[in-house]
Amino acid sequence: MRVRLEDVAREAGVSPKTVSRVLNDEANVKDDTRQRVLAAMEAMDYHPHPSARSLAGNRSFVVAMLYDNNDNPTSSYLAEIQDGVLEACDEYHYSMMVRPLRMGGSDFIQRIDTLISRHHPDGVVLTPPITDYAPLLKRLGERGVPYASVSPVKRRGCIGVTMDERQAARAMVEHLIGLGHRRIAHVLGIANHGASRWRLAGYRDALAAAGLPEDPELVVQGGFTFGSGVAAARQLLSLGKRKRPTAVFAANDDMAAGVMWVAGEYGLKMPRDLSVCGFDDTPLASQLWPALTTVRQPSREMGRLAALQVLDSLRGRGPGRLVEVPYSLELRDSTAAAP
Amino acid sequence: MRVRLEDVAREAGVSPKTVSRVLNDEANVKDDTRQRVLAAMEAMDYHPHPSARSLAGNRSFVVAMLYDNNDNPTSSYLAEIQDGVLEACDEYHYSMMVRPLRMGGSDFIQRIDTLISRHHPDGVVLTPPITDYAPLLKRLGERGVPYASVSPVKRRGCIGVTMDERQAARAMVEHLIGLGHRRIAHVLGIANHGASRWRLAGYRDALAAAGLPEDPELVVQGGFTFGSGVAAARQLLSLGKRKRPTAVFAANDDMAAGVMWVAGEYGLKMPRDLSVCGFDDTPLASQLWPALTTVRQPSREMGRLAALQVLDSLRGRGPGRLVEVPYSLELRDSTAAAP
DNA sequence: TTGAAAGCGCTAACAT
DNA sequence: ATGTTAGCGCTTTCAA
Repeated sequence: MRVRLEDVAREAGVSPKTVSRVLNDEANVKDDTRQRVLAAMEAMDYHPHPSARSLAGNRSFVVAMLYDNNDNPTSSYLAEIQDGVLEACDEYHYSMMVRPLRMGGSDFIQRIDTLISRHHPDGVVLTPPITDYAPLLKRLGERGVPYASVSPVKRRGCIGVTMDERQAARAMVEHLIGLGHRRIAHVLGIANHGASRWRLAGYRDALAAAGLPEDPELVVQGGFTFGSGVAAARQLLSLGKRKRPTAVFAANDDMAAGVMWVAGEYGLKMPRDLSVCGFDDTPLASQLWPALTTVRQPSREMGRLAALQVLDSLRGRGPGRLVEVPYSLELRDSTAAAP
Repeated sequence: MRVRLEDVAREAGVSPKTVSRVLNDEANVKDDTRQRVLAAMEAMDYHPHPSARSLAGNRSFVVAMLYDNNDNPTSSYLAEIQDGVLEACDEYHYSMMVRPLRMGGSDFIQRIDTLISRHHPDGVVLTPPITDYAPLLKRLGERGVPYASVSPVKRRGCIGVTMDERQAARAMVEHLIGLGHRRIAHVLGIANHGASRWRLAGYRDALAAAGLPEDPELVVQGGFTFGSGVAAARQLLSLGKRKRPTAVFAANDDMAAGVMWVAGEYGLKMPRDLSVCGFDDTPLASQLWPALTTVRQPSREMGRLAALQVLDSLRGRGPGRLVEVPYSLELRDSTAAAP
């Protein structure tokens, strides 16, 4: 038979309401009483019934993680964020719900409405690139659902987590410059993703700070996939020995792998003939040979922190903030002194 | 204000219980009445309160998807399965919960118990490689939670989805044999995963059927990662021109990519000098250059079908079955006639 | 085929 | 600091 709150109350010699208070970390419970109740819960292996709590308390104890499955980032990136969100939810005894959304789909708003009507999430976590999709934010606002974003582009009045990607990209490129590289190429990500813009901006910052000119031929379009890295690299390496870059900074690891692939085809040894670096530090980066120099983005932690922001705001622990996590440069074997 | 079942009942001119019957697809409702009720629901944009249903009906409307995050498969594989499970849950108006589990962890059982006590999933979907983890199956049985498996190893009395991986692997290798290859290598996956065993068995079947001897030097250990494919390929290609394979069948796409990588280092052009093929048809396969010949595994559909098996069994639509989905060979550009 | 009453396990509002 | 009462929105049981 199921142990109910009432049973715990009887065991601890208090009223049900007091047990409820303890359960919800409310004030106005003598510490002594609280301990007795907690002990009784423990002893009886009590687990509150989530539906009963939800029904009576008018909240769902659900956090929904929304992501784009149209042109989404690497699945390992989303998987890590998801893990982090889940971890935070577990800490707070919330459950997590995941929802793929097709940005720009005609049924977009309706799908959000269905999600809200059907599951009543207490809060939402938004992941790139839908962190700035206006119709979404608008609808969430209208329906009064608080949300936190992972790496939002517009940061004003926004809660969630960011990393200084621009600064990280700059540091990465400065590393290359420090190794003596002068012709440094950049492979762009998908056009209007925040990540693409920041990484390009950081690339430019570094060049400018070093007084190096930006050569438009060295900045080529990519699309965050391995295949797009391959295409970009062909473009770069076919420039001819003089104009060819000695280093390539790709906007993510998958594209960097594509670049390395093509370098091999051209008979270039890395890092001797060509330095390559990426961004994100996905599992692939450390598997490649030579191991890829990249920027580590703590995706899992970012997911966790974003979720904690909504959860804290739900529990009235302040309005929630926009926290910044540090990047780190993973200097591995794919970058070396310029030839 | 929220529209409740009672409101719908009033609107349709019936009792709440009748609306409840319609909601739950129960018998004993005149078709005419049913239509009236459905119309009222539609008109009022009624959404039943999941917690109220769950509390009163003593079921959670939750399906939990369990996966291993210790030595798990490629994240894109799990992500696809997850999408499929979610799709099935949506169809049945269930919600999906995801739970990473660390196979062999000391707190394994406790984590399952916590999941069950806290969320009361009505059903569970198991993904490789935890589909056959005995302590898990035992505990689920004890707690009376029905489950379905994706690609379980032991199939007796099991419900879920399978694909004939052995036959698929055999067909893949027969394709190579048909191209004139005689020295065909195989890169193994993680030792005791079902996938590794089936794919090896299929490889052997094909060799045996063609009367080709199995050369132990051509079967090398891998671990499903790109990096392990790289290591395996070095071992194979350093065998010397005579003993070296002319084709490599890797147990998954990531390892195949690693093999292709090393082939480039050895100055081998694919598919002219070396044919390479993989298994799974992950996004990477079609991005590689040359595009990878591989076995397509309909992971998303498999997730969906597995979830449907549990869901159907929950709704009393029979006991649930073990369904088999077809594989298909994706013949692309990485395989060609033997040199 | 339909309905009335009771109650699932918890919390809100209001006592004390 | 703690208790009492009345529901939350649905399904169950039983009756009609």
